[in-house]
Amino acid sequence: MAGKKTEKGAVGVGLNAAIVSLEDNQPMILTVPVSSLSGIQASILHPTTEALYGLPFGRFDPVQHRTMEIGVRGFVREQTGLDVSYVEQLYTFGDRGRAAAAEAGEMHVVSIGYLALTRMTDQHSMGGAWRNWYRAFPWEDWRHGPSELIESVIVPRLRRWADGQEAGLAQRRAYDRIDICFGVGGSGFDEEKVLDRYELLYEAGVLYEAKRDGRKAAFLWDELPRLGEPMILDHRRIVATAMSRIRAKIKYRPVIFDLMPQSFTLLQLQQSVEAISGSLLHKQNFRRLVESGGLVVATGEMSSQTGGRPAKLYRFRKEVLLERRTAGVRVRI
Amino acid sequence: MAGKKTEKGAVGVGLNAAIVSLEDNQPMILTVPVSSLSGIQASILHPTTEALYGLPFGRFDPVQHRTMEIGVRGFVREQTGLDVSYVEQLYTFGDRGRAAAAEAGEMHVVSIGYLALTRMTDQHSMGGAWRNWYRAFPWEDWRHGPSELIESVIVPRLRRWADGQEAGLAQRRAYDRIDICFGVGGSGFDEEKVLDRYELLYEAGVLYEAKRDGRKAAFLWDELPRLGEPMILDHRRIVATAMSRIRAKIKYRPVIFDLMPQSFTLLQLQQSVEAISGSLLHKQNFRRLVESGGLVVATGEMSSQTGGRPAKLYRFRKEVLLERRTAGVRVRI
DNA sequence: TCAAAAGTGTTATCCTTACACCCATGT
DNA sequence: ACATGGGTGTAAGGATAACACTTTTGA
Repeated sequence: MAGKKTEKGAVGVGLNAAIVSLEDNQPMILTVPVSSLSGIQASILHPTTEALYGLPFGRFDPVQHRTMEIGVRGFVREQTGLDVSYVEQLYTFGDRGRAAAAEAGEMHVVSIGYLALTRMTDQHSMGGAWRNWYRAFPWEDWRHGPSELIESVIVPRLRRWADGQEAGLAQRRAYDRIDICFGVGGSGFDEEKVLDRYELLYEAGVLYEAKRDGRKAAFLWDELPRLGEPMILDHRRIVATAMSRIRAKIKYRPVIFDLMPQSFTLLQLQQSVEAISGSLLHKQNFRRLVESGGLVVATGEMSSQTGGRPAKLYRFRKEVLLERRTAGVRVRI
Repeated sequence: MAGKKTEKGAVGVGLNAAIVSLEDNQPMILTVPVSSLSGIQASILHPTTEALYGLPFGRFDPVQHRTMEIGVRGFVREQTGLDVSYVEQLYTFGDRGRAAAAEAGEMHVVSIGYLALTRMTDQHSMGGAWRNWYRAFPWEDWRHGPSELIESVIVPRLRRWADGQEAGLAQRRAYDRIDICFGVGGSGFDEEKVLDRYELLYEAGVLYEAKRDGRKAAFLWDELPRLGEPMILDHRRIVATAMSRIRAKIKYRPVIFDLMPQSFTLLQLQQSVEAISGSLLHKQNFRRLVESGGLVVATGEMSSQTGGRPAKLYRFRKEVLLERRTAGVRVRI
């Protein structure tokens, strides 16, 4: 294949992985500093004074890897030394900015985003740094009550953007969209809408990425503090997609156990779910549903490292996968 | 970009669309006969005496189309003359057979699958033919009771395959998988598992595509009738993905209305949902849920073409999109 | 003794499901 | 009259959410 002429309209394919883990009840994402990214990815960046981060990136080489999933596991291992226990395709991103990269002389245009899960053990992530995903998405953490940031900064800015829309239907729709995305008017905050919120913020021009991509803003940029830490290219969008997917999936598939140690207490399990979903759960009902749902079994051992009464240790009951149509942590918030 | 050297490991990107519509309460998919597919797609086919069909295919050209979705709408219009009302990315397929195509001298390796919905109006689909999707997936139609085919043909063949697995855990797992996928042991048939069923059938080597790809079968191929009409490459897998997605989505997003005419009776709406989901719904509860859910409003007109008492005509109430977190036809089977 | 976390029991409420039944039209 | 589909009422059962309370440890 090498050395052949590229056909007109041909594009290249890259792989990006959002690798998620848990550490001290915080959801972590593996990032690589920009300097370690080669070619295209760095060249697109606008000059900036602070460090920017991106997701691990690899090429899909169909000769070397039989499937794309194997390709993902391969480049993740090569670049970070990590063995991920769960891999799932998220979405293929081909818009905005990427075509510009192609014109700049690089062929890589579409990027297939993957979600990967791994346990935080002693395996070192050489060539990468774990970062709390709420640093990029501070408005997604509702574990300490309704987000202050949404009320005091985000909604006012978005309303300003909505006011700038054409009066009438467009404006009404913009207002409704703000309400639905951020649960303003009694509709309640839906923790799964991470991507919708990101896209609204981007379209409204209130994110760094929007400025970088040359979008018009509803206000003077330098007046205002940043909303969350930005990432290169559309990587923050990929992380938003990963968050939406895992927050939804946790409810009907037992993916949370790919982030847990072999044995754990029910509180640890609850806090892990809370870290991912960004909201607090009702303790008693959580325990009841998890136990009665047959998701876990007691190992017979106890943990006395709890700070209170010793807790029973549990492990995941793999058999549920064979028994139930849906098996997840089906707990409302 | 044209004329540049291809880098080592570079791959090409194609777009495939599963275009869905409804005609006489049958779910239809737009197919193109193999002869109208150029180059690679036809070259992979093994010789066969009967006609094979594929999905419409296009290249993604980032210079011409700002986003991939626009690219999909564009090539669908060019090739078929259809304007689709809804487009959604399904999955990016990069495995099995596609790498072989690359070695055969063609660059196209990954294919981004899209689901598109359109109303069946008088717009002609030049260069394509509508085919009932149950011709490719006869076991997915449960509208006339539990599928005969599953009981009499599929499960026995799959059991034969399972018997050929290594005795012990692998065999037990194979049996469990058959039960879950096809709802054998009391677990009930889950109409959303279209893709799981397809993949099980493929892995077990009982589909034409498996034979074509050179997989070992659990029996002599030519003894047995085919299971559904095959398609080229992995297009039947793409259709399975589309069916899974739309069957799931219909329950929490009002996508069914992209397949309905402007106004319709509640029975027409119910029959449309039944066509997609492949199963019958409870009439009274369907009506109640749809009406009380605010999904539709009466237009004030009546239809007397019903064969019985004239029915009220309804239309979709677009405002639900702004009001509710989930708005779909949430009806159990 | 108190703080912290582990556990158990109970009740009100809503949603789903199922069944029973009446209404209006064409043939 | 009756077949066909339209349309309404209601009750049983299960899942969910909320509250109150007891138990066991370490400091």
